[in-house]
Amino acid sequence: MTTGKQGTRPKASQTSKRSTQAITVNDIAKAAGVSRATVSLVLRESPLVHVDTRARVEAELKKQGYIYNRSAANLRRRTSSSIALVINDLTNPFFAEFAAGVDEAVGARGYVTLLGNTSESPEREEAVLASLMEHQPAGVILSPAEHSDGERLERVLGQRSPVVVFNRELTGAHWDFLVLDNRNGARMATEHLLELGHRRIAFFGGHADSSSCRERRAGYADAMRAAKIEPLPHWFVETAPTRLAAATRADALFLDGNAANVSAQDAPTAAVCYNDAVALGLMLGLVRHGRKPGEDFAVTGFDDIPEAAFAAPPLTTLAVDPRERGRQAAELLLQRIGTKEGEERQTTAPVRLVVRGSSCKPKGAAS
Amino acid sequence: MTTGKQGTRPKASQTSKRSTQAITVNDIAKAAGVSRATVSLVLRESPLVHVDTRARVEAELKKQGYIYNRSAANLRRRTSSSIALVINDLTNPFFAEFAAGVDEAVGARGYVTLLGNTSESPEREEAVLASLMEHQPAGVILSPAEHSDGERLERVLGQRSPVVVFNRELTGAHWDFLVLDNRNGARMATEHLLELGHRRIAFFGGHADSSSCRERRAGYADAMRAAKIEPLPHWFVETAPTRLAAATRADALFLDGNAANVSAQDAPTAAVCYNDAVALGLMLGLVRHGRKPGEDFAVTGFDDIPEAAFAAPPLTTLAVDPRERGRQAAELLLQRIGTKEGEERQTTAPVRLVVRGSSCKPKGAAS
DNA sequence: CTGAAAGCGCTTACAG
DNA sequence: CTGAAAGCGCTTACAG
Repeated sequence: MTTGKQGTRPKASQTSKRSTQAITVNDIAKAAGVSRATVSLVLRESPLVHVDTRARVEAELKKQGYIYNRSAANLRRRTSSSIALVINDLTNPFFAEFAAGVDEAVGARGYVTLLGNTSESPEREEAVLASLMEHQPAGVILSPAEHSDGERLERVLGQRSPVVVFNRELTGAHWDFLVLDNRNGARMATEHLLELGHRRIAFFGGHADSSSCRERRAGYADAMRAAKIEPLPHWFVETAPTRLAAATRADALFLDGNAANVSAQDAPTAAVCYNDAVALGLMLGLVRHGRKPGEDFAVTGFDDIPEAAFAAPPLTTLAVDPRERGRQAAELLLQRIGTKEGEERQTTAPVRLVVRGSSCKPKGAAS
Repeated sequence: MTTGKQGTRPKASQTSKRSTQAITVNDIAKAAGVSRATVSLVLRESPLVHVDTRARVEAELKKQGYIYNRSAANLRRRTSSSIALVINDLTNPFFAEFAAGVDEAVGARGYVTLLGNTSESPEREEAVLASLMEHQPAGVILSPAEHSDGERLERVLGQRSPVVVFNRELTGAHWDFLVLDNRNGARMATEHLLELGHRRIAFFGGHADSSSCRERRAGYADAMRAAKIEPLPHWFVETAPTRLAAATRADALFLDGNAANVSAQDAPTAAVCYNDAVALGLMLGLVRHGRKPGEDFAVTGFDDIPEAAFAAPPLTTLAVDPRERGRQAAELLLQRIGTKEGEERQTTAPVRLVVRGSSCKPKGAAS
């Protein structure tokens, strides 16, 4: 075996030389006294090779610590054994759970996950996708950053790979879409508060221009309309979808357009919140304003993040099971990889109302 | 260009055919009227090619939507542009932040992250690593599952790849190791409580056989020894490192070996907790037992998870900046990939005490 | 400055 | 059942 001299200058490159010369099928073939073809057949568990030969080869594989070069095999076979997973915010437990679910499901089917985190930046998103595509993934699971441009992304991906988009609508692109049942979820939360006796229910938090916030507001509106209640303008409060933003905006629920306190009969007694982070923030804000969430003001969230159950009071919310969503996204993608072509599909994942202490009856309601 | 017929049966395999025929350097070369070599030089931004030729080739690349096949290039050049990241629990925000930091840093250097999540299972860990190694990563960052077997893992990895181990010691393996300064952190927390006037300080939570718990206990012991205080046996309480486990074990602090209540002068007035999850759980448990954390019992945590600042009372803890640790692990690995060989190194990352409301003075102490 | 040729590690008809 | 040969998409000395 000739070892090529290293004639290249160590120019600054983004890639690295592999450690030492790796063991190849050639080495195994020579040592076992067979051809490379035979070794390959053994590796791929073909029944064509004689049991003794197989044993000899396998012994040699073990002995030399052979590591299969799946990239080379993929190149030759024109296949891929990876999927690209691009996440807008891996730091958010919701998406981390989702990622774990994806990795679990694709791993079980023999694929490896190529990870990219975009930190909600559309620019990084494009760069990350372009970089991942060069590694020839069999498909892509994309949880888009806010304000992503679907058309540009479609150009980056070259519509060669199957793609499943998760969670946020991506206008301009024509890909499969897995989304939570935001509308029904918010409707259920609102109905729950109505059944407890609330009439003045606010919708608190989120950016109204995001697709998920729009859907949740629509579900809230569905329930209010069915109850023949016309929401007042100041019952809608927009915030960044974070705890901190929500905490500082709590007072907006009790102020009218002129920043004057609203009368007691106009002040909401409950709020359907955009998500759990916002709901937890609102509860903090309420406490600062002398109101007790779960006693004199009812709150619901969305997501059922781990903290929801441990909050004081525990948060009534909608469980979405992000890990299962990850598995589901993986299944949808693998299915699409298997069949190719066909219309793009939208899949709506169910959510489940979890009632806890934060959704109290209105003060003075009959029990 | 001849298109090979697809003569293969669609046998159930773990890999998938790529969508359609991809555009290759060959296609570009033909269309631009140059050789493949020239296209390759353009792609690699060689100064050797004439500016006009370059322009022609680049126009063609854009036009056909060429996607570089980095796997093929890596095969030919015997390089790698991926690193494997194996995480014991991606669902834990601490590790999710770490993963985001790794991805950010390796991405900035032109590498892609191959992700594997082991869910704390040593079996999955071996399987995941074996699978990732077949994709020829330039190196591995491993946050080991509990009870991992370093020697077995070393065999799986074939000591070809550089490895950086994070967070948990891996006995039997000879790899670089990045670890938090657990001992100093716990010492600082303990000293802080001592300065507030506490004398009877417990160490609460964690499995004493884990390396991080051992180190934290040692730091606690350092501070107590320096203060000439001999901890009582029931001041050590072991729990699983979760909130729930901690909440249910809170009473153990106030019971002696015979499960009888300890006398008031033996009961601890403060606890250094193994981590934040445990500290938050303990606070819940204390409330149930009629004690008010942050008023008549002081608590400290470890990690500074996002909830710590929002707890009631806010949790005094040690900030470890997991995202920065991720970047650091990536830098260590890339450095090792660059230099090869040499002794294994241990790097200890600093931690920072963050004082919040949960660490109160002991009841009745002079202010 | 450009092209022809060899080769990275694998797989796969095709002969024997 | 096994081996020789071609080729996946790239890169890289080596000639010209």
